[in-house]
Amino acid sequence: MTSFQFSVKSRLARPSLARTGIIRTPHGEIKTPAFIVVGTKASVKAMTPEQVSSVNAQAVLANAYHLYLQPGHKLIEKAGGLSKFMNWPGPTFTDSGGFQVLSLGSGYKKVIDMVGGESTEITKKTKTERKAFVDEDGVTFFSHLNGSRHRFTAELSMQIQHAIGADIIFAFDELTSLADPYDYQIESLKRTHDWALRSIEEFNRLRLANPTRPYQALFGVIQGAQYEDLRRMTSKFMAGLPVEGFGIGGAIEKKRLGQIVRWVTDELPEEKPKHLLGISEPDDIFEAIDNGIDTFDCVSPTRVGRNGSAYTYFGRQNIVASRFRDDFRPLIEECACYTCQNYTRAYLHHLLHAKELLGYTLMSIHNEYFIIKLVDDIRLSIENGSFNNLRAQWLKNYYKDK
RNA sequence: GCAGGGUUAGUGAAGCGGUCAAACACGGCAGACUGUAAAUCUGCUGGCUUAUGCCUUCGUAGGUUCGAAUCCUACACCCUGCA
Repeated sequence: MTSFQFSVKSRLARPSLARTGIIRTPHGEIKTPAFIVVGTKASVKAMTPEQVSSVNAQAVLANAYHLYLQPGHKLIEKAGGLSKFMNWPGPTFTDSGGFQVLSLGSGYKKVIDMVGGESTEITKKTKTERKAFVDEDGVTFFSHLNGSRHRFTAELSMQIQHAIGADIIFAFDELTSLADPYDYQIESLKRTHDWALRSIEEFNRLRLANPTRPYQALFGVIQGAQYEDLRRMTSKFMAGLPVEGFGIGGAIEKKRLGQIVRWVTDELPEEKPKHLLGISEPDDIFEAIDNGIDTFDCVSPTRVGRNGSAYTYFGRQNIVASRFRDDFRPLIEECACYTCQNYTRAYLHHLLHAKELLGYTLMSIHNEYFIIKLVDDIRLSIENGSFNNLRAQWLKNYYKDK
């Protein structure tokens, strides 16, 4: 009965493409712009679903590759789908495994700067031995868990994501790195197009074969790295496909994030939702929303939190640093999150040094709350016309006094 | 009391005549982290106006040697066995 629907509620005057809206899914609504929390393995790391909810998260994004390996998509299907399995009643997304084509492939054991700093790749000192190999038809993965060999194709990614049963799923794509040459980007893009067509076909087949399943929406994925012609070309191509929304992915130069997003949103149909994959730095969020992005997801709040950094209005603060040892203030005085309401920097510093599990939880709660609150504030600001003010006020402080 | 083993940088622990300011681990300090191989990774970790340099270190005090954390002697403390 409930299917997928996206409606735009309000928008800013051009040239801004910022807008608010609502995505309706079988598991509930998402007010956009929205930050989607990442729960790769059907768990937002260190957080219970109640905590995820308390942080005002509207939806969770999991990963087809990880869940296929463990515990297996069939098991999740048997459990009644992702939402039920993980006890998250709200909307869910799954990524196709496309990211792992890079992270386990050419990017394996490398520090890949996904948003293009000065150096795009720094090879780690450990020996590199990739675990993913791309060809025209698909990707061969060697499990990071036990080395076993697996073959991903667009069809299998769809079967996995269909079984997992998230509300929004992504076509299988290849993520390239900024360091890949132009010729390779073209070659890869052809592959991603082919895989998108095959994803649609397989997805339609599965949908017809299982008419009683809750409705799932398929999003096409836009790649093209830092090249305007490629991003526009692939966007035009994807715009013509029968998909219900778009994921914008790939290595994106931070300096030109807004511009790159704009090339894409220029070419895509306005009435469909656009998800920017893997972005959550405050300045990037402003840029992206201004250029027409409706949803984001990112591992950063939880990962960075577990590793000791807290988001603040003055950038990320490394709470494990010795200067916080006897700092008895909350992470942010005015922050309404559970962590800031109840715990001090000194306590968090201690928990992180002692590797106490509670530390990871409290840091994750704060960081998720912080980023979600930012996007919520932006949503309000679009509705009441104060977007530019909010942005200016925010960015004035963020990279200062770090 | 006798016999044997031990004492190395914040901790644990390698080293057993020169290539030793001394492996490694932990800890400490700093940094990184953007569709999670990530409770991870990187760098530094005796001192010095940071250097293919100098100085002070390997229980304490002497000694052997061109040269000692490494060999010898004495002492101190610790452990094990026998009395």
